[in-house]
Amino acid sequence: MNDFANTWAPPLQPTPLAAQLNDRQREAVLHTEGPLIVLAGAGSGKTKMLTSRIAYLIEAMKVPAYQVLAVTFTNKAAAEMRERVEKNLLASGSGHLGQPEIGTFHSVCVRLLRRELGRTPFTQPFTIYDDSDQLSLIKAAMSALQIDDKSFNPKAVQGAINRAKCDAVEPAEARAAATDVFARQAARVYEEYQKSLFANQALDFGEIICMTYRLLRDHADIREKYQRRFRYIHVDEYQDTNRAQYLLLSILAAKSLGGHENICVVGDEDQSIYKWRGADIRNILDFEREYPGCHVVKLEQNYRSTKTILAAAGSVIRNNLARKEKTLWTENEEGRKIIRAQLADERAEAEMVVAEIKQLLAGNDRSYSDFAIFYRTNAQSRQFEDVLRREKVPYQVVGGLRFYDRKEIKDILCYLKCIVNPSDSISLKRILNVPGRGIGKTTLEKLDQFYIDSNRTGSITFWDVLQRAALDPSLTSSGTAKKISGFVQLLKKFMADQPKLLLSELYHEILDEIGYVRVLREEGTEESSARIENLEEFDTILQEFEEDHLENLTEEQKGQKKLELLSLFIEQSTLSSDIDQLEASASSVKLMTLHSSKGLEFPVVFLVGMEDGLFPSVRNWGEATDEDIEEERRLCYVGMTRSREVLYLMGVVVRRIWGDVSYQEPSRFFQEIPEEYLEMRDFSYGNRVQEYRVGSSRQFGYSKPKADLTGWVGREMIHPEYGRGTVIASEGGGTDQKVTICFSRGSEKKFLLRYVASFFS
DNA sequence: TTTAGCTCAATTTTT
DNA sequence: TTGAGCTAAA
Repeated sequence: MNDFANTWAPPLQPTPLAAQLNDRQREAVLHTEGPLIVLAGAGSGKTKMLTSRIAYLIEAMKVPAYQVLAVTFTNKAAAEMRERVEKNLLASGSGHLGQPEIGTFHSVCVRLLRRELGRTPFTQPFTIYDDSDQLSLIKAAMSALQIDDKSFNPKAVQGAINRAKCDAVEPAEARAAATDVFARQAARVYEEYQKSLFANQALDFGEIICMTYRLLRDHADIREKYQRRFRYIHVDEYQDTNRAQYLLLSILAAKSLGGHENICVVGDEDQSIYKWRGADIRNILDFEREYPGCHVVKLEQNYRSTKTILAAAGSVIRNNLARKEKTLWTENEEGRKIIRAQLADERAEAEMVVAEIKQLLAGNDRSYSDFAIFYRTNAQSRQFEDVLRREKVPYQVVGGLRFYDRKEIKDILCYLKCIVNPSDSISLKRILNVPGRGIGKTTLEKLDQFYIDSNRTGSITFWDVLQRAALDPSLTSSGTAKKISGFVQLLKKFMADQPKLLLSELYHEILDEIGYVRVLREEGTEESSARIENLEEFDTILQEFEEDHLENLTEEQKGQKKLELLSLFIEQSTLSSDIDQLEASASSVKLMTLHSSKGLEFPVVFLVGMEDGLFPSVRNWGEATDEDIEEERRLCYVGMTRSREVLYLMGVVVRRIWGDVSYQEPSRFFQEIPEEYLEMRDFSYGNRVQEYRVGSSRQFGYSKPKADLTGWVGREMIHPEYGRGTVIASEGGGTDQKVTICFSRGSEKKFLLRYVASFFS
């Protein structure tokens, strides 16, 4: 069955490690020289393959560990890989040189940039701006350019800039390529934004990659250094790489640029779900063209799901045209059918999910952590949270507001950021009047105007402006100058004390001096006490961080490390996400978006809200392209293949969207699943929920919701007063949608759909 | 300068 | 429906 095995002999004896792999995985592990692409289907053991490969390189091939690079997209994936590689190496007991570099694209690049700081535009440790910091700076740039933010939406400009960065397009190129007014203005802002970004000694997420790329591209010595350093490159989730990341990898690996071409990329185009964020699916589809003669390995054996789940997911994804044909198979058992349910409304949907969870908990030896609920949008989580809370089922929501994005945490983080990097105008402006010290909008505007005006002549920071305003009452007023002076003195005190203090000590000094907790206590609301709790948790995080990093150092070393440590902490807080904190072991039901679910697996999965318009979700139905639908379909595939044993696909008839009642059509993806894999179920939990029995998955035709109202025509209902009837016409839309029903008793009546929706069978 | 009330917009979000 | 951000009044 393995036609490749006949022609190929491993260069070295397989290690015991390699012996635990299947033929294909082993093939990928042993192919260490030259370009390699591994098409790894869902659940095919690609992490196992990757970690074995890294261990094999270090152990059997005697490659110095530090020459191995592995990049992932999440900290969680990186941490898992690091852990498993370490375990492999530990098991073998061999001493090895240094550590393999395993991290996210961003963390690897940030480390490189910090190492080469002298070759960057930065003169001090840089700050990383998240999306909201970035938006603030874009607004500032627009105001400096006197571009009206009503005619040009700053968020749209931000989108344009970030798209350019994903494609490694620089401001000059963007300007040259601009064909319309918006693109031209966006390019202007982009240029101005870049200037102020560097003046702030700051980077945004996209720039981390782009700057690293430019650094390697423009400096032969640095390029050669890292080509030598990273001799074996591994890229996880390759289908999610964007153009800039692709170029970065090429520069390290491509022969034409002096590289070694020892690059192993692992991906699955069927799981590419970040096209909307710049991921370029061509990177994986074209890899073979970019690296002629590259070796291709397909991992098609799935170790995760039942035959039924795999077959159903496969029949969905087969409808995509932009993919390499591959067929997943498994030795796992047939398993039970996929349970499909159509509920009355989102409340009923949540009730049913929780009831099923309780039932399965009672019947089998399952625990809360076996269950996951996936939805398309975060807004859908509320109903589930309500019912789970009421039923006392422990749960954990992934996503939503990050811990570090909470107002109180961000405020304090901004103080820390300003201490490390006072050039950071965004953070300075944020904390200038937090907590309130009487420096309001008018003052800020004056300072800002002065900042913009004086910056035309030289490189003056906002911090310089503040210091000047503290001494010069003519800039504002004598009262205001005093207040600004107080703030400047305060920050200077923190800067002076920083080297003497532990992180947590510095944190307490800040809190005490600015009286943050006191202000919150005075509020005395539930919300403010939650904020105080978060601040306490932040304290714990700081202490733990410090313990982890200062463990083996002498007192003297500790002193030197403090500034470095503070920047490292700030960096980590910006580069970490919610999912990193997800504990698989925690005994709770997990709730998350389909996007967050990638890379995870659960014995029981509820995929909810499967309704056309919501999932697949398309912003403008008229403009829904096949590509958009294909990405949604991949999302569906990702969601289904997370499930090991039991999969529920659910949707509702009536959903309140933005306060409006909307009548939903079942997701078109249902039609793509053969009926033999599906089991229709009657659900009636509690008396408020009507039964929504669905006769057949094919009963609902494919239709365009809202715009096309024919979806209801032909449906049957039983009206409590008029009896059995069929829809013969429908008109209107949204809340006002009406249906004309012809009753078997002979009458014909018109109803508002929302009043009779529950009578349909 | 602060704040109460209004308008407007609104997917997904590894970093 | 919810929230963020802005204008008008205290």
